[in-house]
Amino acid sequence: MDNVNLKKLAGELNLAVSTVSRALRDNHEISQETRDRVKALAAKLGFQPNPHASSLRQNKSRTIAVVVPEIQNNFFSQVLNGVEDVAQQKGYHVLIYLTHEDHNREKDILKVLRNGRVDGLMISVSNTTTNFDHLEAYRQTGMPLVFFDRVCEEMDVPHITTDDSKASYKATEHLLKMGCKNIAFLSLACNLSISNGRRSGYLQALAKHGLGNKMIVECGTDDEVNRQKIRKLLQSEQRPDGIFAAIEKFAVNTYEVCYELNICIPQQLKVVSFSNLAAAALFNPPLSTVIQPAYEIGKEAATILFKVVEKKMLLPNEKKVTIASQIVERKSTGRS
Amino acid sequence: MDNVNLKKLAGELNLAVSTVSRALRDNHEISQETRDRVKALAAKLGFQPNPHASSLRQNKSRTIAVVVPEIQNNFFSQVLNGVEDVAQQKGYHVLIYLTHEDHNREKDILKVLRNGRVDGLMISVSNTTTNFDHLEAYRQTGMPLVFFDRVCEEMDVPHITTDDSKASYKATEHLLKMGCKNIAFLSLACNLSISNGRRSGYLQALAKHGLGNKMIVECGTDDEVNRQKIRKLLQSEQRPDGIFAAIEKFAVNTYEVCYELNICIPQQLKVVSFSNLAAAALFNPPLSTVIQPAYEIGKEAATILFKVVEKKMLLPNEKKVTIASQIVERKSTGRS
DNA sequence: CTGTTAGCGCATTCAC
DNA sequence: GTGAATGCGCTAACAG
Repeated sequence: MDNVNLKKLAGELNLAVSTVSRALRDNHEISQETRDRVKALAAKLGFQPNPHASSLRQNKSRTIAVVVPEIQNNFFSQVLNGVEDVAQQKGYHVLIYLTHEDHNREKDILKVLRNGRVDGLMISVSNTTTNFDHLEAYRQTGMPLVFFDRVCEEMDVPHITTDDSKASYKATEHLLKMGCKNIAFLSLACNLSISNGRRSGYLQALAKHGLGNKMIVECGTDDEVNRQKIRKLLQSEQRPDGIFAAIEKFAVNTYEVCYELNICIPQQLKVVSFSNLAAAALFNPPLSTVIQPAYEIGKEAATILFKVVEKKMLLPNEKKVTIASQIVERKSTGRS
Repeated sequence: MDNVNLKKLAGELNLAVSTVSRALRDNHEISQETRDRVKALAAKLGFQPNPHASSLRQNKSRTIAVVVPEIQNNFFSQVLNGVEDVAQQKGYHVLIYLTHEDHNREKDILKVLRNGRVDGLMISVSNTTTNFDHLEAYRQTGMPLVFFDRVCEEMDVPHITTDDSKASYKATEHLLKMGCKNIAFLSLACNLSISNGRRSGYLQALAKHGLGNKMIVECGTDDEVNRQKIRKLLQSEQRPDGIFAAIEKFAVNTYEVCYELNICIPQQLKVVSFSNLAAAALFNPPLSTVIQPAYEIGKEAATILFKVVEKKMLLPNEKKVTIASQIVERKSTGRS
C-alpha cells in the first residue's frame, strides 16, 4: 500500500515536510505560488492526512461519541440523524455506542472513551443507571460532556431535553378532557436519579383535577411481560378508562392486549403515548401521540457539544435547553 | 489535564516504557510479578492507552465505518444494531455516516475515509449513485470493503443481501393467490447499476402467471409527490386491485391515499410491502409485510468485514451471503 | 526478563 | 518564505 504522506509530497516537490504541511493548512507565511503547487499535487495524488498522526500531535480527534440506550427506536435514530447532520457539516466524525439499557456496558464504554479517542461525548443514560460515578470520572478528565433526553440532573453539564413534564401534564389533561376518570400511566422502570418528568406531569394533572387514584404500572423491555401486566390491569376491578404510555412500545403492547380482549379504543379505553412514529396515524384506531422534537434535540445537543469542544462560551440559556413536544390528537382519544 | 500514559507508569514503577507496554499486553517475556505490578498501577490510575498513538504505530485503528443512506428507517437502524453488537463484542468502534441518498455526500465520505481512519468499511449505496469510481478508488487502497443490501454487483467484494427477488416474487404471487388481477409495483427510483431484485421478482411473478400488464410507479423521498402519483394511479381507468410497495414509506403513502379516497383495504385494494416495522400489525387494516432480516444482515456483514480486516480467509459462501426475508400475511391482503 | 533505540505521520517550535 | 529538528504516545526490533 503506497500511502501518500507529507514526506512523499515534499519529496516530489523538493520542499521540506514542514513547508508542505503549512501550505496545505493555508499558513500565510507560505507564498501563494508554493501553496498552489502543493495543493495541486496533493489533489492529484488524492492525499489525505493521516488522522491518527494529526490527532496525536494536536491532541484532538475531530470525533465525538454518541451513547444511547438503543437505536431501534425512532426517537434515538432521529436524534442521531440530527447529530450526524451537524457533525458532517462541521467536519466531525461520529462514533456510536449502544448500551442496551445496561449500566455495565455504559460504564465500559465511558471508560474506554476516557483517553482522547473523542473530543466530546453526548449521552442519554441507560435506565438501569443508578450511579453516576462513571460519568463523573469522565467529566473529571475535563472532556466535554452533554446530556440529552435522559439526563443526570445532579451534574453541572449542559442538558438538552424536551418538556417532558409539561407535555405529560397536557397529555393527561387531554385524557381528562375527553372524559376519562381513571387514568393509568405505563411507566418506564426508572431509578430516582434520572429525571422522571413524565411521571410527575401525570401526577400533577391528576392532583390539579382532584383525582387522587393514580395507577402507575412499570413496564420494561420484554413485550410479553408488559402484555401480562397490561392484561392484568385491564381485567382488574378498577379497570382504567384511559392509558397514558410513557413510550411507544407500551402503547403497542396496549393495543395488542386490547385486540386480544376485545376492548374497544376509544370507546372503552382511550390511549395516548409518547411516540415519534409517523405511522401512528395509520393505527387502528389512529394513535394520539406526544411527539418529541427528536431531530432538533440531536441537532441542538451536537451544536452545543461542538461549542464546548471549541471552547466557546456557552450562553446561559444553552446550559439547559428545553424543546417543546407536541401533542397530536387522534381517534384513540376521541369521543366514543 | 494530567494524562496518565506509559511514561508516567514507567516512572512510578522504575521500569522502562517498553516493559510497561509489554506487561499491559500480556507479553510472555515479562515476569508474572512485573505484569501484576504494572496492571495494578494501571488500574489504580485508570490508565487508558492513547488510541491515536497505537493506531499510528500499528497502522490500524480498531474502528470500522458504516455508511448508510439514512437512519430514520427501521431497516438501517436494525442493521446498525447488529453491526454494533458484533463490534462491541470484538472491541471495535463504529463510525456512522449518512449519505441522505446523495451521491456527492457519499463520495466525500469515502474520500475522507481513504487514509487509515478506519480498518474497514461497510456500505449500502445511495440510490442516486450511478458511478462507482469512489468505491473502486477506496478498494484500490487495499482497505477491506463490504456491501450490504444495496450493493454494487460489478465489484468483487463481499455482498450481504436478502433474497430480494425471490421474496418479491413470493409477495406478488401472494397477491395473485388472493385474487388480484392487476398489481401495481411502487418502485424506488433506481439506477440500473444497483441491484433491483424487487422489481424483477415482481415482473417474474407476473410473467409466470401470464399477466403481462405490469404497472410500475416510481416513487421517491417526498411524501406529497408520492401521494399524488398513487392518487393518480388509483383514480385511473385501469385502477389496480393490488399494490406491492418496495419500501414501507410507499405503503404508508398508499394507506393515506386510500383513507382519503375511501378505498377499502383489502376489499377494493390489497396491499403488501417490504417493511421492518413491528407496528405494521396494528395498522388499519394490519399490513402484510415482507420482513427483511435486518439485524442478521448487520451482524453478518460486520462479522465478514472483521474477518477480512483480520486477514482471515473467507469461505466461498461468505462472499455472497443471502439471508431470506419472510412474508407475514395480514388483513391488508386478506380475502374481502 | 528488561532496557535502549527508532520511528509511525504530522504540526510546531526555532533557525536562517 | 522555507528548512531542520523535536516530540505527541505508543510498539517493535534489537541488545544484553
